[in-house]
Amino acid sequence: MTTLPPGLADEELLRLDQQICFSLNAASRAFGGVYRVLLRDLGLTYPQYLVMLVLWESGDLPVKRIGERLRLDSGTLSPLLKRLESAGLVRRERSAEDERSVTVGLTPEGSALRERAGQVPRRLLAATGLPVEDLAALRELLERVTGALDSAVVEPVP
Amino acid sequence: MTTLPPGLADEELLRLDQQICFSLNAASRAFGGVYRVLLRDLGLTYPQYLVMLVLWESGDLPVKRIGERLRLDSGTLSPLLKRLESAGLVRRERSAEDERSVTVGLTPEGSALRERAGQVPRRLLAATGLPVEDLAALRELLERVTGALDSAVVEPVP
DNA sequence: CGCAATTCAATTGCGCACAACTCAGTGGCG
DNA sequence: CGCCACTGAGTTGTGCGCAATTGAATTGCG
Repeated sequence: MTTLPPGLADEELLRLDQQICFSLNAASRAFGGVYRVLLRDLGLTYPQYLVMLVLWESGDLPVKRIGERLRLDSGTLSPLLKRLESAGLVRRERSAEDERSVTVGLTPEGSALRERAGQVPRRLLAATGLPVEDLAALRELLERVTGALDSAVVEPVP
Repeated sequence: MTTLPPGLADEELLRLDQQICFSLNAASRAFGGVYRVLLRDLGLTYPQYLVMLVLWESGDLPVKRIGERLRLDSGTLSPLLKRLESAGLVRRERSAEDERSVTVGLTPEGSALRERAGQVPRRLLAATGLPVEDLAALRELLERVTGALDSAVVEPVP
């Protein structure tokens, strides 16, 4: 249980809350917009790109593992993977050992796309306009806040 | 135009990109999850809460102004405002001076909801588990990166 | 004045996020 | 062995975000 910092007026707290949620929302969508442009000619959306990153790094994976890495459930992944499959980038096969599990793997086209996608990170980092140290600090703050939010026990406002 | 920092291997840049986009995505959804719980009993989603915040602060506003504040277009706001209207929280009326414009205002129920929503910021800040200075730093980084991303000229990867 | 360009809201279509549910396959336990 | 709880993927329904388009109202310019 986290205690609140004393000495700040309610008004200031309210403002900070609004600023945090506004700015996080805005940043998230600004990133999305840049990724959308970067990925346009690759035929990938941003979430699809995240899935491809995981597959490029780790090879064949069951849907379950992909979901764990990206914090996505089957309700999001199932249709997304079907789109990647019909785009010819990905294979999906029932596992032989466990027929409940579906293994996702790259097609040759999916693997080949990695070359072109190699340009993406460099361009994205350049577009942020921040030095690498600041980006590292940002990442560190985001991870801390995410961990805290995930473990926080939150009650609905009555 | 921002130059890339020298002395970092491509591999490290790639990793940082992945870490940044992973962690921003995760943070955004972690916030969303906490807000979802906090707002459940108020009958508001997180974007609806943002709209209500704007109205609570500024009173009646045309759709256009709300969109400017929240960086949302009519494609998002129109259905959202209709849901707030059918929930009885908001009025929508064509402006008399300019018949193209629709002015959005609070109903008595919408205004009354502000009382209960007053608990939200406090609880959210507590759930982040970060001291206020860190949150301010986070906000500052997010705003800088958003500004840079918005003004960046980005070309699709060929 | 009259026509063209612009503005504002709404609508349509697509993809993602999440909750709730279904259904088949698996594994444990009596 | 047979039953039952659990697991993994998929489906459905709701809401958001964005691009593209529509249609009405307004503005500007010749």
